[in-house]
Amino acid sequence: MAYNHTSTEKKWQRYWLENKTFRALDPAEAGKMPKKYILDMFPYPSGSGLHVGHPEGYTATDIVSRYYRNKGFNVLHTIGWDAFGLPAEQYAVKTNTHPRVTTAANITKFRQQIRMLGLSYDWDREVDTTDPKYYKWTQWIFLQLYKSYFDPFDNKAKPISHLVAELENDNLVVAPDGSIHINPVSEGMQAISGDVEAYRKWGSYTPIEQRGILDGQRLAYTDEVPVNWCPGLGTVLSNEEVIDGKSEVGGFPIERRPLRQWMLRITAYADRLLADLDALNWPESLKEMQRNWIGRSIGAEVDFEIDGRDDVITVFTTRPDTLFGATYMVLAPEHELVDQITTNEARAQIAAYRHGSQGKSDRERQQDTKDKTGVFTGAYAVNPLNDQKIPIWIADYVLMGYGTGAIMAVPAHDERDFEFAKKFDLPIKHVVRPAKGAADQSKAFTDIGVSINSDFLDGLPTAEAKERMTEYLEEEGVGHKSINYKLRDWLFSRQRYWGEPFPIVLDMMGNHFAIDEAELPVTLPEIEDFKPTGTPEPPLGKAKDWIQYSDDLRRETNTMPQWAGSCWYYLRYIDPNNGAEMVEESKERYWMPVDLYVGGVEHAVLHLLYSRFWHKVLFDLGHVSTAEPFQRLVNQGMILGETEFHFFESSAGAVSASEISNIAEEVTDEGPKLAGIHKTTGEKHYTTRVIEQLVEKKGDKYVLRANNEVAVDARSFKMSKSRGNVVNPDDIVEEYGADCFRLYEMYMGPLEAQKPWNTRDIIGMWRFLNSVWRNFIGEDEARVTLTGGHANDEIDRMLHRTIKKVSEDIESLRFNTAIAELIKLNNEIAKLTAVPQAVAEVFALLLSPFAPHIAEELWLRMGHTESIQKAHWPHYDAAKLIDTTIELPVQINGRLRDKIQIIADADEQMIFDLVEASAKVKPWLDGKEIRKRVYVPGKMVNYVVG
RNA sequence: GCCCUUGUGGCGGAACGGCAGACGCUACGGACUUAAAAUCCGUUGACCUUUAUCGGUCGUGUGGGUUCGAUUCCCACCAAGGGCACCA
Repeated sequence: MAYNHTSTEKKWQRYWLENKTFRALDPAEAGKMPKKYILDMFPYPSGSGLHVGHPEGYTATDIVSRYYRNKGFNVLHTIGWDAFGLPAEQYAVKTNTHPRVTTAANITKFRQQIRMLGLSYDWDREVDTTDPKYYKWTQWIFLQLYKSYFDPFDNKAKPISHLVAELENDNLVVAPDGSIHINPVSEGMQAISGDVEAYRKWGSYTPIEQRGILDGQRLAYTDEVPVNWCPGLGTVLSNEEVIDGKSEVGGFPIERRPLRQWMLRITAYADRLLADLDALNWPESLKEMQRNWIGRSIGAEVDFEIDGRDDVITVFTTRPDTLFGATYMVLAPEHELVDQITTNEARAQIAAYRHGSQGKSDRERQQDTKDKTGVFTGAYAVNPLNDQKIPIWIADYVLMGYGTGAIMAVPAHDERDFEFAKKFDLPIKHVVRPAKGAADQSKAFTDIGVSINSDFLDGLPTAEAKERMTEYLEEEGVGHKSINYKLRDWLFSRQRYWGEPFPIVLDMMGNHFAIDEAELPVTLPEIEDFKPTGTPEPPLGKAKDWIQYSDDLRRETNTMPQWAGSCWYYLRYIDPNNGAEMVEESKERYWMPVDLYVGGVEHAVLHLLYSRFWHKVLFDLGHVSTAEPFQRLVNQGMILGETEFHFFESSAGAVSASEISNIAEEVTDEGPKLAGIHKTTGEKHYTTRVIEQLVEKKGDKYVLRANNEVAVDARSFKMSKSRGNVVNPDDIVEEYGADCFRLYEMYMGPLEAQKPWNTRDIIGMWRFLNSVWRNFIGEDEARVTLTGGHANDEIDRMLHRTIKKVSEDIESLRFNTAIAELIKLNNEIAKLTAVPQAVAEVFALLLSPFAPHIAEELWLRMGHTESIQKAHWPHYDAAKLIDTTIELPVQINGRLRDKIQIIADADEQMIFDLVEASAKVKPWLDGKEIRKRVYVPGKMVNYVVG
């Protein structure tokens, strides 16, 4: 009987489920077994189900998990659902279905699809972020953040009760702005300038002031921040969800408006998030993305006095060495001093400009970066170095959220300042020259060089000049060294229904209080109507009874963003049913950190940064034992749609792709299309797709078969519904089986590489599996009896080489080459008239991580009664890897001229003698002088002649 | 603009200082078959030479360099993909 994938796969999937074959053992049960924690990125169960990209990473981790189980490891490998989120809620609004209903249906579909792939998850550990038993602990973690502050002296989070104690015993004092400092008296310090008395002891503040001071220190705090408010959707949106001032979904207008929001103080961890990246085994590119996102820059803050006023404007600069070149100053339009310094003459213009920028989103303000705008305030600042007066402007190009919201403009050495100065005819003063050659005066010189026109800095290279200037500023008391980050605190609240409620209540004054941990979870109220209210009041506001917590306390009605649940799910997998703790300590210590984490690169700076942040807070507070959650992380490459061929067309007919520049995808009425600009006419051209058969390769490009003059654009696109190139895994599994699908996905190329799907290629893996079946079972089960005894030497050597290669390849995630090796071995076995049982068993084991269903079936028919997953991974015998004779390539001047057969342990002289006796080599040596003989043991021989 | 990644046959890819193209697909030829499917065998980078073999030349995006030897290491450039983008 030929191999029937459908019945075999169903049978084993049922067996695994019923027997809990992949159950991970708790540490007490595991004894001395070493552990591996192998993690897949948390899927969002969307309505459209799995696409072929999901199983790529899942199959990779599944192979690794199965391999380590066979190697005797206790493996934790499971799955769960990141099930809160906007798509389900949008659908709920549209159809008036409860999001819980659609979410449950989606999870059922995902679970069924994932089981169909034969993935070796421990299904007893499945979690769902929308389950109150799960989000109880999401809320609990939020409370830990709420009840903690960041101690900058120890560089870690501590309970806020510790801060209170330090304030109460006057080790710490509070400045008028609410900032907290070491008591200068207890430190034995005198104030350098200013008054020590400005710092006040804790006891001198009123209880209301004390509350404000503490709330200002929490890791979870509220703040009034300008957000993208979308009245049409009734929610705030992130910058990513806003395109050209309109919502990405529905195209509703966006307003900037300040709203009270929950924020998480991730910026306190910027340094540690940055520093700890170094030790992680992650792709360098991903680490780089996180570094860029954190955006640490070192510079100085410099105080400029305002001419004729008692105020100071502090600017941040990364180039203190260019301070002598500052010819004007720019404040962000919303800077607090603008109103006070603006002169009467300038007032109307300033007001108009500020009004204009207020309505714009951050994105809009950053759109036209070339065309600078701004207005002069009429006021002047004084350069602290030389008392020179420079005009103060306001302009959109300075952002309130970065640095101090004010800059000193050095047009000679900053591109933005240069453009601005050119436009408004402001002076440009050169204070740095290139180390070599002359500067191009038509643009800003932004590189490092040597200081000029800068008094005491003259002649110093930029690095030294920066240091010298910073020292000088500190000596003079007009500035100091400063570090800034691009990273902003995490805006943590959403005006949505389908998210975790905050475990927070508010009094009439708007003061917030933590709900007692014993009262968790705070469950979502049932509400009938999911439509937006049209005001910033979240949908939870409609649950009137739920809101009223007590006579004078009402509940927080915002919900948490989708990222909350996925920040810590890997901890819950360890102890998923624990009702008393987030995770039990001994289990956490046993399993953490995650040994291998595989997922797409799209989570590089959101999920992966957020969860590192939460993990570090939990670490500081003693709830987890490692500083980092994910030791080794690998990004699977995206699987693209099948390669498409397009040529460009104008009214005049086909146009060669080589004539077109700026080729990019464009969304048209007929769906996404490629468009480009004709290099000479400038006319816009759209593409027409052609099938592969109408195209041929000519030189290094494709052309139309019918007209070789027309070059064709060949590329693969991201799979998308609108493009219609999505491949559904269900179809592939039905036709070829899960084993075949898994093999194909792994055989496409390296895991990390981006690669195009090609349905035509699947047949190769299909043939391979059928050949395996024929080799061990036979077309009519004729070969079901395997022979005893040993394999011949050649097969035996090959077998051991394959064990070595497959083992090493799995450990380094090179599945494509491991499969190639299995195919080679199978091709050799196919030539045998009788297959020894020993060979067959090893082959089945080597195949089992990749194609587990067929491997189980083979294993069973070879006479085993237990799952192949319980068997031991084969060892290879190093002695069997060594050939007695080897073939040695012989090169003359680096070119291959002959190959010689020789015993493996031949010495150099024997080899040279043999080479020089070779008839093929002789003509290349005749009449030439042998200058050098190179022998690389076991590899090759090279003669240098001349 | 800045940062990162990737360029190897008709296609996916392998080799990552030592025989370029493993393995799979496609295509072509052959065997089996009444026929088809399936299966099996062979050929499949380009060019030159040859009846064929044998043999030779070129060839890993382009141009340089290091080396006995470079797809691999270094420099510059080009192209594609991704990220960031007025971050002072």
